[in-house]
Amino acid sequence: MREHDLPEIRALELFRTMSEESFAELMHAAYLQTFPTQVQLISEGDLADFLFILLEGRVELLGSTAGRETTMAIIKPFGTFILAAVLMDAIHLMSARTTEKSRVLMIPARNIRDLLAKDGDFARAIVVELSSCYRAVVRDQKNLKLRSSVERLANRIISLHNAQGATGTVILPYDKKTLASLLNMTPENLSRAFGTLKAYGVQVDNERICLSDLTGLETLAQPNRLIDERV
Amino acid sequence: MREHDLPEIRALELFRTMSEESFAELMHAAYLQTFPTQVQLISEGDLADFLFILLEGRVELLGSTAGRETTMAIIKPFGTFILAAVLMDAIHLMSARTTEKSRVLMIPARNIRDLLAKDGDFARAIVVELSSCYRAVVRDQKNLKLRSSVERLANRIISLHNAQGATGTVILPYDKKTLASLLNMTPENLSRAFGTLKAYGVQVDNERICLSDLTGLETLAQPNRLIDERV
DNA sequence: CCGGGTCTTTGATTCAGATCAATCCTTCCC
DNA sequence: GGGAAGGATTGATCTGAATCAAAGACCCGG
Repeated sequence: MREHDLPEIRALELFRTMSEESFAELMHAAYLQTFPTQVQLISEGDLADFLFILLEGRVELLGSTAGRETTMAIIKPFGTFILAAVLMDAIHLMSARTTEKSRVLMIPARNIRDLLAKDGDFARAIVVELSSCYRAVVRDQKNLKLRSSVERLANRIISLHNAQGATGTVILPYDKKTLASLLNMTPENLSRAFGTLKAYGVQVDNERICLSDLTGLETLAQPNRLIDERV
Repeated sequence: MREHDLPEIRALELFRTMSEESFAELMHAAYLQTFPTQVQLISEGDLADFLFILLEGRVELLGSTAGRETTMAIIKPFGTFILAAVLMDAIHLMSARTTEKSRVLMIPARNIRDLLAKDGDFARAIVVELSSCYRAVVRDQKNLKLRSSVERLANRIISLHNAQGATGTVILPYDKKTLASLLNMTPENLSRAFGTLKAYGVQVDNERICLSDLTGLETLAQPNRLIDERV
């Protein structure tokens, strides 16, 4: 553990409310690791040995079956991942892989569960974290079941636009292949969906997107706070 | 509260570990209600006022946007629903509607949150409940993103078959319209999917399904414990 | 600077699933 | 019993998206 990161970790929702001692204990047990890009951190089906907290970089969560694979989510700093599996002492439902050089804090599952058992405040913090993870997946599911792929793309652009300060320009935070998989479409189809959105003032230049008709885009997308509102 | 139901409620994962007093307090605040079929219990967008526990009957959770609607889940006794919204003091992401005459225990959200704040064991019980809800949605999402509609149907039949004792016969626990929406397909397409499965020994007679070639069906479905294993 | 790899785009074609339409069937209510 | 209403099935057609194929664009290592 580098001392340097401690304040940021301590400030996380999950750790903010716990006692100094408990926090020190967890950090003492934790490993700080730096991984190159494209490293498989977790394989679905394995037991959850560590809780992961991403300090720097980017991590992709993947699901697969029968030889197919899909991107389930992208984790940014300072997100935690696979908390539920750790708590349940269960098997990972998703794999995780770095998509950039990443710095990751790994806390042994054992320590998390021990602390959960004895620290009520920690349990409450976990409740909050889990609730928002749950609600995020529910939103995602609604997005998937209720919208066409062009609508999903349009709404994703609007969300990113808002998250980036609504300046009229959006920078895609991941490559198009990954975006396609997140939105459950093929890269080819994503390309065509961008083509469709040209008519709604969406100009694409590599990872830079310019929006010149936000109203039109929103009319098409019909953003819904029960789906798109970032938490 | 009818005394009669208390033991069953007390036995629920969520309440098993809490103190007698806390439990008594919750039950004292709770309302027991019987609703006819097709009653809207919750509307998405509303604030979460109550935690719901289904004692008898069946409840459908629905998501909607832009005039479209989809079935997100079916709750059976003794399931809880919309726990996450209650805990976060947030807005419902899903609506709920009875699909049969149902008996429902309603606990004021206020009481749940108060108890969460003071009872560490309750917090831990909630952690377990939330974790499994979360993992259930993740499984669902993988199912949706990684499989075709025929595969989803085939796997659903296999799951139900296992859950019902693997006797070679499955009884559909909901009507086909609902099943279609759960599996994210139209009723017409569900009908055709059943047609496709005839070649794999699936005989449909109203809600009764007979399986005569389980091996063949499984070869098609490729069931995966990380998606289909019921918790 | 070259060559190979990956990512992206574009075009042609196919396919899964939706939609539209008609019929049949059950249920249920007068 | 009869008829209305909703559910399920079946057929014809349409469409959104996947697949197949090929060509550019970009990056990276030698």
